[in-house]
Amino acid sequence: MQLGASEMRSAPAEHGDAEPETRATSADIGEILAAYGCRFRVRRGQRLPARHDDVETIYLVRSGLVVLQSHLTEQRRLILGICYPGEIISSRFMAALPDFTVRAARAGEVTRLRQDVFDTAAARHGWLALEFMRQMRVRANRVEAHNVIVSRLTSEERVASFLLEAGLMLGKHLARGIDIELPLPRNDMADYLALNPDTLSRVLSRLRSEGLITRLGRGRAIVHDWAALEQRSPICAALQSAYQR
Amino acid sequence: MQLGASEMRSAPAEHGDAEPETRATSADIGEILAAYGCRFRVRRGQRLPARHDDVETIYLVRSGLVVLQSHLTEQRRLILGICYPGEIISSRFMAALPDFTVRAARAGEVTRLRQDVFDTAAARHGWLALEFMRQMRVRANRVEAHNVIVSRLTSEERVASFLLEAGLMLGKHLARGIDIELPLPRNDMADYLALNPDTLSRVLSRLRSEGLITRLGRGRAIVHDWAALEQRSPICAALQSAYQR
DNA sequence: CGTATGGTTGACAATCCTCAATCCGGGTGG
DNA sequence: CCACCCGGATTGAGGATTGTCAACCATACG
Repeated sequence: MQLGASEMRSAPAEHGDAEPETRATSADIGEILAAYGCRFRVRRGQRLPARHDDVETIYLVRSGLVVLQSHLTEQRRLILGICYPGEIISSRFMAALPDFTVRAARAGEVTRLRQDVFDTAAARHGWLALEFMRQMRVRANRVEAHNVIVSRLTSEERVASFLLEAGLMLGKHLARGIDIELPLPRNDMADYLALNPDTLSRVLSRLRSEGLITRLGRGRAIVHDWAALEQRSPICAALQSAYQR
Repeated sequence: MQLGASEMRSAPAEHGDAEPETRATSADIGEILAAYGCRFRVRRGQRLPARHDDVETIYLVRSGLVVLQSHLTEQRRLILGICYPGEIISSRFMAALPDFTVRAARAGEVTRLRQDVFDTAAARHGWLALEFMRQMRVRANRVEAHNVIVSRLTSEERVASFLLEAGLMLGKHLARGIDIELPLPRNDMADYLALNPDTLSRVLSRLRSEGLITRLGRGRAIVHDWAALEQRSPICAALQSAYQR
């Protein structure tokens, strides 16, 4: 599905509205932004251009899961971040990396709007600007934590950190432990952690043989000993503050 | 020099001032912020607490050079970023990493102010908020580029990228090439690039033996072939857009 | 001129990556 | 319901890159 520029609506006409400046939760930010952009479904694997028609662009993830990726060379791909529902992606805050794209890791819905249209809206609704700032701050924290993960942690520490991240965002408490629907398939997970897929597999096997986790099929894991997992990540505290629902 | 909380002034009294909302350059942002915080000199190596008295804090680098660092363990230190004169550091945009501190890499001057005081000022002066946002955007771009450097580039590509960064920010054109006053000593450079100091030394020696660079004493390098250096960094474009004077 | 700090270089070790063979899980069709 | 098949996942052996340690050297500073 290729969406043309015409679908990038501009801001609604400014009929003398004095909308109350109430503090909105991220629950309704979607409703507001939907009025300024266009909302559409994405298939798993679908790519969304970071800058649509060469215009600074914002995506809001409504549902599903979206990743930011870049191809350095034919061999080297990397995943820079994972965006969960309710989160905003702004091309302005992205570096000019080679072949940078936004890709849906799971089917879902997104809202796309032009950054300049958003800016206009944010100038009128102060809380929108604040919410945008808050989200960029959270993302900055995550990118920084991720920086530490991929630069200085051992393979096992990286995997532990990833499981903590995923558990904090997606985990469900069960009697047996914390059930995590893994956000990424193996290859993506490896590119996210700057590890070889084989190495990742080995580490997961080791954690499994130590009884820390159990894997259920391809895309699920159960963490039996959350505290032990926390022990294995030197930046556990940073993850807890940067990843919370 | 330990500065007490009393030196963190609050905002100036609000005498009915209607300061013109002119677009200010980063040259005068220092003058404005100085009115809200306190300005002081820092020695080389001096540490500034990221959160002063447990209050969200902003630093403005007036001169010198400042780095953001974290000690993961006794053995593993890492440098997350380098801040050049005119730049703002906000603890809000920093992850809760173990032993995170702001450290002066070169003697200079900084202005410190409370984030809440800044926020009040920014609410009154729109351009201040915009300038803050712009700086956080630039930093986000740099952190993302740095992410790629330390996660996926080879040691030689990392060093080339670092020389590009430093050259773009600090380089002086000479007849023989581009003269760079290296912002960091060897150990810091290594921790910034997530390399072992010995490995870094080896790479620099190789670049020197290939005639790409010459080293002048400890802290200076001359890049003879800038184009060749660009060729060695897969993210040259991202660096050029994220690092410009 | 001597000391201290920081930089260089070599030999060796550890980690992680590469490649290839094998295995498993979840669809599909009989 | 079961056999089959395909893509993804696992695991082993070997190799490349980087880290570790130690000795030596250079530079800066008193």
